[in-house]
Amino acid sequence: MTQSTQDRIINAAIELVKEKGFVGATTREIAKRAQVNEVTLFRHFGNKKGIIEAAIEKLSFVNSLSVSLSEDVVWDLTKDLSMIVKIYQTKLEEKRDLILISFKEAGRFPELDQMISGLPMKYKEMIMDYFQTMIQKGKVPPFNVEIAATNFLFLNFGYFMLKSRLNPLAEDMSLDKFINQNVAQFIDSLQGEPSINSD
Amino acid sequence: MTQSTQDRIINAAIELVKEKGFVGATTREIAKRAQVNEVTLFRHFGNKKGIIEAAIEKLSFVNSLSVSLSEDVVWDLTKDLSMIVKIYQTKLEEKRDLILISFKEAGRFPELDQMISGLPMKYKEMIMDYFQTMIQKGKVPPFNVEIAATNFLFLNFGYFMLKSRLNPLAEDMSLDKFINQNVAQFIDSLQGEPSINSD
DNA sequence: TCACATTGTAAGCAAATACTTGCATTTACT
DNA sequence: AGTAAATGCAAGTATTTGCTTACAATGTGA
Repeated sequence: MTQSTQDRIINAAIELVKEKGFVGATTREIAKRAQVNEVTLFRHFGNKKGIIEAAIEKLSFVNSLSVSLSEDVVWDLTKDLSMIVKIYQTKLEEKRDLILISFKEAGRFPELDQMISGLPMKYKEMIMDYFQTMIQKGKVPPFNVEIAATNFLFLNFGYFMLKSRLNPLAEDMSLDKFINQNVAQFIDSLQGEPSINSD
Repeated sequence: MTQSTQDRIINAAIELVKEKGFVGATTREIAKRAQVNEVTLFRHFGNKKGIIEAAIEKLSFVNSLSVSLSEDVVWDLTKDLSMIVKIYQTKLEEKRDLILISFKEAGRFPELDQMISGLPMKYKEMIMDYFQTMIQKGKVPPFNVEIAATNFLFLNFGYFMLKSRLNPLAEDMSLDKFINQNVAQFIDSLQGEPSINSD
């Protein structure tokens, strides 16, 4: 199925802004990449900024990043955290372009900044809630849930960032490997069990 | 002591490129912020790109990021890792502007890209060496050093990135707190001991 | 077929930008 | 004092950029 004119423009704009920054991405080049005449951009979105703002609105409403905790949780540390990481990282991946743009253009799109900067906090709070409940259920020995949730957040965010920006390292940074190795080690540390095998 | 003309120009350029990107930072504004006539930029650095390239060369030679492992290591897990994190994060902080620029302007300054992208790998390898030796010395039970080093890297990098870019969260993200809480929890997980206290 | 919406074409404009040139002024050093 | 280097000043140029206007071509649904 063919993309609408608006969608082609939005996608081309996102690509170019990601590559060259907002100022570096010219309307002529956006139009060329979208295979559209330059005036069409302005007819649809008013001005250059309007294109990116439309992209932000579109991508932020399509899928919010709140992981549905109540459903799908089976109160098994490994199963649950693996699932949560998978969902979270997948959704981050979908939003990767916008996240990278928000890093590049910090301050230019306040709405985007707000949206992006809220993500880690929400994630941390959700994880804290989950840990708290697991402790109450007696599934894990008690621990400081805030510190653990912060570490879990750093782990996830560090993985995402290094994977997104430092491709040389990314050769063997698949999501599955991350979950089965790195997340697994973190999980072990919460259970007070001996660490992962040495081979 | 007063800065030299070159230094004022370089610092102003770094500030502005960090704020507005390379294309968005105009030579007029750089000159104004450096309290220097615009022509002086070109007389010293040839063209706009030359300013940033000079900044890269200057800041990358002043202090390389290789942590001196052989010295200062006392083969105590907590003391050593705390020291390493402190040194590493402090040096990252010194280079923060360049790191953020390399994120903003990925591809524009290959030399910078190369320098930045090499940091995590070096860090990981150094940590792996340290873990390996600690195991050989019998100071810690054996574990998979690669996974542990990767997690340690993610922890450090995630902390740095979230602290650098998401200020709202940064209120209570001091380096000391990070070391005493988050790094401490990681250390505990390697020693096979019960996790941190719940209060 | 007719009306209307969408897109293309051509031309251009006002502003900004990187960079240059020629010359005056200041600063530093002997 | 005098010389040379560093910096300022004024003016300008060629190009690019965001955006506009006027009009023709194409498609689409009644």
